[in-house]
Amino acid sequence: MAAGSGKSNGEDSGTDTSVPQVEVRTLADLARVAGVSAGTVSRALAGKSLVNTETRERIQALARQYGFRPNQMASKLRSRRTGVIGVVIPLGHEKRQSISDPFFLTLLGQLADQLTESGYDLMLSRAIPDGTTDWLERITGSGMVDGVLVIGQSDQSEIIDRVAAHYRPLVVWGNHREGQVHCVVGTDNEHGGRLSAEHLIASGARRLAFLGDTTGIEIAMRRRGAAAAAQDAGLPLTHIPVALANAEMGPQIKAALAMPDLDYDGIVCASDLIAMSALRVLYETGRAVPDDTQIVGFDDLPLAAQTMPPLTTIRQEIGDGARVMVEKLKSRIEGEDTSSLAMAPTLIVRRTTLR
Amino acid sequence: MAAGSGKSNGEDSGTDTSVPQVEVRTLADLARVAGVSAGTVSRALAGKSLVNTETRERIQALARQYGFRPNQMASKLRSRRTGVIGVVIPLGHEKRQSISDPFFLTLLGQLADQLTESGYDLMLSRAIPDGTTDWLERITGSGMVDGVLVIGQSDQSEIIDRVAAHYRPLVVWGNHREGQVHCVVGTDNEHGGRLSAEHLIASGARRLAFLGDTTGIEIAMRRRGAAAAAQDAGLPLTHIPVALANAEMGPQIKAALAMPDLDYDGIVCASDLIAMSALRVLYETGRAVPDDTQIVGFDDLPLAAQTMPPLTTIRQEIGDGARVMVEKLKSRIEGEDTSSLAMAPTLIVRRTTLR
DNA sequence: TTGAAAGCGCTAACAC
DNA sequence: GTGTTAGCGCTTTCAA
Repeated sequence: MAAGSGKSNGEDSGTDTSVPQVEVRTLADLARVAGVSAGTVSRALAGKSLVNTETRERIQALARQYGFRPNQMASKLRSRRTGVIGVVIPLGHEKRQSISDPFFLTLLGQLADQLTESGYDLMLSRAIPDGTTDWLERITGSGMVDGVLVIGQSDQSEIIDRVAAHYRPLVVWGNHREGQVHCVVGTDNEHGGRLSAEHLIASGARRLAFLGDTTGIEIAMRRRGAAAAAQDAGLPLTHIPVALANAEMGPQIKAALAMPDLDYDGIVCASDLIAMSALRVLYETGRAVPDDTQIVGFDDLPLAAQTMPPLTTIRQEIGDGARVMVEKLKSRIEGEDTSSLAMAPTLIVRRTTLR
Repeated sequence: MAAGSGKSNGEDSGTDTSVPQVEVRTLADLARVAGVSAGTVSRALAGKSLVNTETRERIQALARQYGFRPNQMASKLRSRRTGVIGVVIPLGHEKRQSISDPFFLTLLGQLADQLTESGYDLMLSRAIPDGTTDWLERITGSGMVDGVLVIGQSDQSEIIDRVAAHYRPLVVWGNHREGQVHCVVGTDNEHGGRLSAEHLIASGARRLAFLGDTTGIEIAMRRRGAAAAAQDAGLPLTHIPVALANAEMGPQIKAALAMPDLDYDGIVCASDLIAMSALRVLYETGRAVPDDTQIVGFDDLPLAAQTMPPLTTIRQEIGDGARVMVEKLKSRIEGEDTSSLAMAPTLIVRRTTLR
């Protein structure tokens, strides 16, 4: 409430309820009004115990009355703790693109929840990697954040490693790799890709394709898993590198699949989004799913259950992921060390596969 | 790059390329190394013209070499300008819920792009309104941000108004209403609702329903527009208040629509998400869309074109919206006044309606 | 063109 | 318990 608003403050010790016109913008101002020192006000507002309960309450009431809020910049500067976590989404290989991948957006939402719950604010940065560590160090080195969360390694794994070597409070969503310095939380993408292809094969598919650009390591691993499964079965797997989440995706998928004599009967998709697009293209060209062509997605977005037919997909536990990332980050802020975590993906069988 | 890394810096004036082990964390540190004063370093790094070009370049090179970055908190405190915009999503009536509405998430992504482009950082807050202005004033009054963007008024219009009365740099996404103090950018929801119902009626629907909770004013206006159109045509419009974007949505829609003798032949949906869910329920119960029941969504998310059949919907120009919000906010930060804007929605006819 | 000095508003020792 | 003091690291007059 603004100074002068109707907040009558019943506890006030008998004085006029209207608030005088003094501007209270600083601790010192409030201290003057309260007849104490700035230090006491600071302690009272911070709820520190070393302050007389009565004065504390009086000061807090006064603060409310005048709509006073301590300046965070000053507070943070002095206490060398910002209470802010930086969240970065590297736009990596998909330049000029906006943050549009629904998986990342959902992860972002979950991270916002978790961070809020832990009392942190979230500073969001869109970063366009440029071959140097700069896009990340602009954030880690800014003095603005207590820690940094990176959403998606894309193809920046080495660069992130370089920063992680001297900046500890950093946790990344992505794919763990042997010898990687930075702490990664993510899905076991290779296993996910394998599950996907294995299920298609078990359902009778024999001519497999993988749909999705593999510049980012996460997707590359999904493909690798799928390829391994195909090889184990002595089957081919064609790679069709379509864009992951931008305007080109649709047309590219169309170009790849919209032929009446389509040769694939099993498609491993890099994401649910791609799968949905593929589903649509196949439908338009008169291919029946799953009878002519079977499809498996990746992510298990809420929408995956809503497609027609509902999508068989590989589930990533995104809520758990966010929780773990924030936990690990908090540990790292405390100076502890944390290990990476690859969470097991699960196959969710719906109706775009025969079984 | 960390101090001591391989950055050899060819321009260095003939000294050893290895960087000495002095810690350079502050302007003063760098000033000492450069043999100048802190003030000069500050000016040089800010690219101010009043500094000798040569010294400026020397200092900038040094800064790069030592991986020095000015502490933002200090800078912001001193310059009384944070370069940060707060973005708040009030979780309003859908308590205990996480940020999951894809429309808001997409808007958020667009805002991130626009703000980045304008040189601002974005501080994201999830807010749980509590009947007071507190959830908003915690942000506006924190001294952490130069301005605030609110995504979705929900049912908080009056409370936002109260804050806007004394906090100028505030722009809200939502529905404009007569006499509203705060600056709102959004779609003309009432008109959108009207378009939706009119199209259903023109396509032959006679027993209309509106699907969606109307606690938030945006949705309430959509319904009002639809109701007006129905009334003009002398037709009934039943309101079925289902959740907007959480786990309950699916079951609620199912409960509302999954009856073989369903009486509605035209459904105005509060969002594309609801429409997609409805589509699916109708399909499962054997109702043909659009032949038995016609559906119109709202938002025109990218996914709306991917459903089967593709969704007839009311398009909100979300990219334009974000652009306008940021523009207006910048104006308000400059002290100018800005008026609200209700953008005209457009009907996108696809295949969930008969024409 | 540069240096010196005075804060931005707050917190945390250290006294009393 | 509370006041006093000394900065956190930076920017910006004001002089030189």
